[in-house]
Amino acid sequence: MVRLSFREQVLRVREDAIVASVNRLLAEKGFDLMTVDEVAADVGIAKASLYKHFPSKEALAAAAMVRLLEQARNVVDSQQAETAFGRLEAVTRWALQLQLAGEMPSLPSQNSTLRAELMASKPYLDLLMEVSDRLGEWIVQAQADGDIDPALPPEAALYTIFARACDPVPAYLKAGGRYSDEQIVGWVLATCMNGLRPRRAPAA
Amino acid sequence: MVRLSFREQVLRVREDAIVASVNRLLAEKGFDLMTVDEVAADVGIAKASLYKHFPSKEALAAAAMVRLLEQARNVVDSQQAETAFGRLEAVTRWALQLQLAGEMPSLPSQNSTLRAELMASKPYLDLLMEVSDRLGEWIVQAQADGDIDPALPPEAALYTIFARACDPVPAYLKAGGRYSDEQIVGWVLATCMNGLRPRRAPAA
DNA sequence: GTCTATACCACGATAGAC
DNA sequence: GTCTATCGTGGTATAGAC
Repeated sequence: MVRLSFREQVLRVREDAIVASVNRLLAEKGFDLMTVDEVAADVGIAKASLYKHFPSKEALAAAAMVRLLEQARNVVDSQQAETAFGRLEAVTRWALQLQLAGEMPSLPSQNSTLRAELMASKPYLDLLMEVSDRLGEWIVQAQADGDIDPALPPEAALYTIFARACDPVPAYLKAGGRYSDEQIVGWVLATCMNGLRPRRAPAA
Repeated sequence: MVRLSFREQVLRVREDAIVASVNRLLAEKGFDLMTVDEVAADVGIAKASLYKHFPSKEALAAAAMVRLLEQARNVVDSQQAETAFGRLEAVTRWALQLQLAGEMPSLPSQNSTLRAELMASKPYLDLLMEVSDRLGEWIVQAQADGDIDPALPPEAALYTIFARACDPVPAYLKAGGRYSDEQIVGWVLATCMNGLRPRRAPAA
């Protein structure tokens, strides 16, 4: 029993290492340009061994997305800001920071075989639903609080926040090299919440 | 002389047809998933013939981007709104409508060979510069007018507007099927300009 | 489960006849 | 310049020994 558990733990650790590599490579090159050979080389095992753990390249990407959503759920669950708007802002900030750190895996939204695999993955869908539901509740609350435009359909606000995860603006600003990560996060967060327009003091 | 000109016109028309096909396929599948065989089939010529007109797949994509930037320059040049902010809004609206119409070519920002080819294309760079300069002037003017947050670096505002061209939010809202294109454009434009927050009346 | 070696195939690009 | 037919590369996935 102990040996079996130990073996399982070793397997688990190795698979974690694989998914971490996939996550990094997905952030760096994207799904299409990431090759399975690269992943195997990065982990330090043979490609055939990789296929013993994950049956396809798509499954690798799906595992990375599940890992990301688990992190997102943890971040969501640990929010303690008083207002719903404040919690939404904090989660968006986390996503932007993750992206600037080069740890946000990015998948092409056009690849249909990849989408099919994701939509067939129950863990992925469950987590996505869980995170979406939680954020959706906050959005409705923030609308009731007068912090989010009530004319906006909640799903539009939800997509707008999700989209910050693959926003190209932070990378472009970072490529310019003139600004710190904190400045970039601040500006992108501000344009997400306040738009391009100048911020006015809230009505009393 | 007349026959030569006629031949050239035929060539020109054919190349326009090729670029139009490329544009549509780039919008539909993206660069990586678009195959040269598809392009040839869509145009109705053999792949070898395609390569007589354009030396590589990257050159095809570059031609599509030049076509897009020419359209963008024309749209920019024809703006007549009184305020700079109004002109920026109109151009952004055009980009969103083009995207919803399935005519916005999308290139992966990670593919380095493609980026290299684009950065080596003088027509592309010249047009990009021209459009960027014009929008940049408007942004600075809008900041002076108090319509855009003066704390925002102009390039951050420029990227934010450019990024609407590849914003995934319109496509997601459209996929839901519950909203008209006009509604979607309105909401995305509103979140771009005003953010998620409710719009307040401008100070007098 | 790990490895080496390889099957298999999609795709970009070309050869060569007309 | 157009075609048919083909090459070469690089990629996913697998066979089979250990």
